[in-house]
Parts: sequence; C-alpha cells; structure tokens
Amino acid sequence: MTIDPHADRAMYRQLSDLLGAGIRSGKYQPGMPIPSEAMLMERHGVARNTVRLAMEVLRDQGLVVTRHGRGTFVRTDEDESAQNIA
Amino acid sequence: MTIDPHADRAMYRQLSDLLGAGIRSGKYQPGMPIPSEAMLMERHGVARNTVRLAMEVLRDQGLVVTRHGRGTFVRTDEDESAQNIA
DNA sequence: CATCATTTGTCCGTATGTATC
DNA sequence: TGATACATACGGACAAATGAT
Repeated sequence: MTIDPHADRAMYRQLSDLLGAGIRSGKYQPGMPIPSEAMLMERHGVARNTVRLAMEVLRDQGLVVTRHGRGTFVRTDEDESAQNIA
Repeated sequence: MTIDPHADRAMYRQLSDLLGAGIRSGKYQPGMPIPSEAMLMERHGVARNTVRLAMEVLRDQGLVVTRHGRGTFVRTDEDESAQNIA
C-alpha cells in the first residue's frame, strides 16, 4: 500500500502501521533488517523525519530494535531479555 | 572561494557549484581525481554528508564518476560510453 | 599471505529552520 | 498553538573496496 498525504491519519502513522503489519505477517522475520531509512524515504516519497517517527512508534511497540550505524531489525527473543551487555 | 553557511543557496549546492566550475575551467582534468571527501570536509569546514550531497549533484550532472575505494574522478569520454565491464 | 591506511558506501543520532494545517 | 512534514547540516558507527607494505 501507499501512503496518502491527505489522509486523516498522519503519514508517519500510516507508515508504522504498514511496517508493523509486515512484521506481524512474517514478511519481515525476527532478526532481519527492515528497509533502511533511505529506502523507505524513496519508496514512500516521504522525508527522513517522517520515516524516523514511524520507527520510533515501532520501537515503542517493541517490534523492532535499532542499532546505530547498522539498521533497524525485527525484534527477537534475545533482544527482549536484556540490553545484551556483550 | 569559501562556502557561506548563511547564504541563500544550500552549502552542498555552493560546493557542487565550486567543484563544477573547477571541472569546466580545466582545473580538474578528465580522468583525474577530485579531492577526497575528507579533504573537502577539512578545506571547506563542512560535514561529510554535505560533501556527499555535492558529489551526488555532480554525478547527476554527469561531471564525475565515483569508484568505491578509489575516489571520484572527472568524467572522460571513456566513462560515458559504457559501464566499463572490465 | 596478512595487515594497514585511505576512500567511498551505508546506516542511524541529533539539531535547526521553514512551512502548513 | 501544536502536530506534522520537508530540507538542510553536523556527528558517529560500521562496512566494503582498493592499494601499498
């Protein structure tokens, strides 16, 4: 689906809905990266801020974990127990 | 010339203007490398992102070609014909 | 062969300014 | 006024390619 700039729902929420559905459906598997910010910007025609807001929602929902310089990954059981001190 | 952070024109565009002029004037000859990202960052006091945005403009203008691990070079006639499969 | 420095590639983290609704 | 969205810019982390040693 595409994002509608004129919809009632904010674009970043439309995007987090979209990605969240992809995770729950298994399209994005645990431990695997979801598309990068740059990819999502291009695919959906939105600004980086908007993508990042969507990511923040997904993090708050516990669906993904983000690693600086690496990417954002679908959360696994390993991720939830602790901050993986190692 | 130097880059003015307060100018109307974005810094990355000022930089691409500068380098583009250098190429067209012959200061940078075809096939020769233009300064590395690190050099341009230091010389002009800008961030790497800004340098890279300027490079992207020059590539879009067909003025340069960039090679991973090598550098960015002023485009030659050889460059334009194909992707140099070799 | 391994190692290292250099350089570009790909990522996210953060901040500011502007504009719109 | 506040939420949303875009553009710009600086930082920082990590990866990959290259060339020299």
